[in-house]
Amino acid sequence: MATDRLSATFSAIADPTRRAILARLASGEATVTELAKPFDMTMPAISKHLKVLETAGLISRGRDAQWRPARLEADRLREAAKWMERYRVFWEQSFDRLDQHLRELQREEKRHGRGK
Amino acid sequence: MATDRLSATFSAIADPTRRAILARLASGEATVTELAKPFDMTMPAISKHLKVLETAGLISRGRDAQWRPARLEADRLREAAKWMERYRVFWEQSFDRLDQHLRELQREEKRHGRGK
DNA sequence: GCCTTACTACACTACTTAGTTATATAACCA
DNA sequence: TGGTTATATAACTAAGTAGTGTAGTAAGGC
Repeated sequence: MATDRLSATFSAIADPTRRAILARLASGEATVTELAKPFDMTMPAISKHLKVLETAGLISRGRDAQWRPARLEADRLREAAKWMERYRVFWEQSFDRLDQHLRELQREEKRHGRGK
Repeated sequence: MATDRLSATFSAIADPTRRAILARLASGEATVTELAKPFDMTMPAISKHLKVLETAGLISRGRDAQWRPARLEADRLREAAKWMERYRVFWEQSFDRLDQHLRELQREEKRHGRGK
């Protein structure tokens, strides 16, 4: 595992199971059993995924009798989003180009009329 | 490698070398040799990283004589950023809480005066 | 045609990862 | 105490990843 925080964050959310777990936690705390339910996977597998998320700082764990509820921790996601922000200008640029391209097509359409 | 696009994107940017490559490409096209320069790594290693980025759709490659310039493609980053947006409310929430906490501390300070 | 430059593919190694089953711990419940 | 529920750990396997060195391809310069 890479040692820097950004790498840990991105590699944690690079797994669809873990992203689904985070999505579930977005609507509140959940126990391991609850989190495991939607998946065709054994409990230890889920336990491991939670460990990865916890190590990456994306969740924290509580203790309530024999339950160990997991809670979303958004701070590392904020850092990751901040990294991505630097590239926003590039994808908005592409949108502008696409937009412009579509406008041009429309203009052409108009110029040529429906005579095709 | 996971098969879905989001996983491919996140796992591609989960590596510091690859993130550095993207950062370099943000200031324009570059050849493999140029991209390799800052790293203590052989050319094949860089070539592989570029392959990963290309497969993930984060860059595209051109051809200029014996050079294969790489160019940033931001669309998958946009998708990834869109996924993260769902969690924005959580990290802003934490900020609000911190903010509120600090306000409360200030109020306390005022109430007690500088008699500490 | 031959050398050089730029890059890629191949074969290999060391390490990591995602899952499994089986076992252990921990807390409640009677 | 002994049983049940919830979760974690250990040991293992299969597959993926990041790097290496070596060799191959592709294009321009002479």
